[in-house]
Amino acid sequence: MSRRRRGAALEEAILEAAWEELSTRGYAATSIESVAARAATSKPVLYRRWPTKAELVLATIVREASRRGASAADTGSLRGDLVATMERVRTAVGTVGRRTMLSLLSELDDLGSDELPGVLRAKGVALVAPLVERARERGELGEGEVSPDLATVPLDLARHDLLVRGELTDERIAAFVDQVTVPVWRLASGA
Amino acid sequence: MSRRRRGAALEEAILEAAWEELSTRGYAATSIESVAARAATSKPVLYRRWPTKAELVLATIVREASRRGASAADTGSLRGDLVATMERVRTAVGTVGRRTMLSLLSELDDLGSDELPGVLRAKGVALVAPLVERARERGELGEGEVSPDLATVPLDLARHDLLVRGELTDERIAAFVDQVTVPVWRLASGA
DNA sequence: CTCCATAAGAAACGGTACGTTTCTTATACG
DNA sequence: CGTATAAGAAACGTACCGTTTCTTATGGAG
Repeated sequence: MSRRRRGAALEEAILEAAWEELSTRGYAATSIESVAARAATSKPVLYRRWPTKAELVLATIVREASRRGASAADTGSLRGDLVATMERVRTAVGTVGRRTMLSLLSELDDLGSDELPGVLRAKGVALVAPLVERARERGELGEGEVSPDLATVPLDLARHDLLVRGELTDERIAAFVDQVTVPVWRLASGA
Repeated sequence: MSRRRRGAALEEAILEAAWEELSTRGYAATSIESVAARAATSKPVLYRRWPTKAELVLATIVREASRRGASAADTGSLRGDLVATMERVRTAVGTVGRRTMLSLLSELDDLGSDELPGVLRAKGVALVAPLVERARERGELGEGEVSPDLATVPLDLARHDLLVRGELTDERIAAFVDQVTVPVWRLASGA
């Protein structure tokens, strides 16, 4: 009678259930027990895979992120690309939820894992690198290197607003693009 | 026999106990019950004052912050002032604890309070304003205004590193000061 | 097709902290 | 001295934790 799932299929179902819980009821209300219930399985099945709620949720959002597209479109100008990228970060954090991001950062830190910072950095560099390249080809930047520290400045500022302030306004995006990132990158690249 | 404290004296004792708990055992291990025990009082006494752990902890660190000095010393140069200020932020976050900051941000957000972002912004502006003023007097900046959005950029970058990355290295501070903040402020102020 | 190692799933455990209620009793103030 | 006010003690049910035990479905090996 009772179809009993195993392995990858079961794991998929659990992560799907976890995403449902997360996006409809939020991080705080998401518990190992509620996910197990929604996935129609039992707690030990989850504990055999993820030791804590934080790691389950991390796996869930990494999966969710990887099933969405990664790169930002070419808008034709460095300014446009930067604005679009920051808006994209805003949407991404909005989808995952500020509360979820903050909780994950703190709980994973407790567990001694710096996986999330690593993922964010990698995603950030991947997001911004093609954009710098395109700008260089257009002649909007010089030929010099833009160091990683400087390349991720716009994303760092976006994340700061979204996590600490709780919002990233269009005005702040404009200021960060026009008055910070573009001049800083031009200067650094020798334009 | 049993000296029974009331009002302000009792409240002081509770906040002191909460700070002890926080700084010695961390945010996660700090509970309403553990604070009550350390303060040698009972739970209802705490609940009558603060509805949640997050609000108790917020009150605790606001009190702690206000008993410490606020402004940064004049180092004689804009660069020096900026480096000193970012190091100060690093120390402050280190004292309170990354985990505590992150948890507070997320839990207070859940409660619909944006008091903490407000406090951080106010503290930030107060920290950075005299520094801009001194630089202008030295002639390191132009006469134009540096908007609040731009003024807090170095603090925002510092906070991002401390909260998201988990550390703020001297190298990052140097990059943020020399390659971001100083050029951006000079440009904005018309220097 | 059968057997069997593997893992799913159900149930129950003790534990911790939550937030609340009830009641007694100390204390400050009039 | 009397009384309103708030402290403090104890106990409550609830939620979820993380774990253990045991049964049973399943898929792969032979």
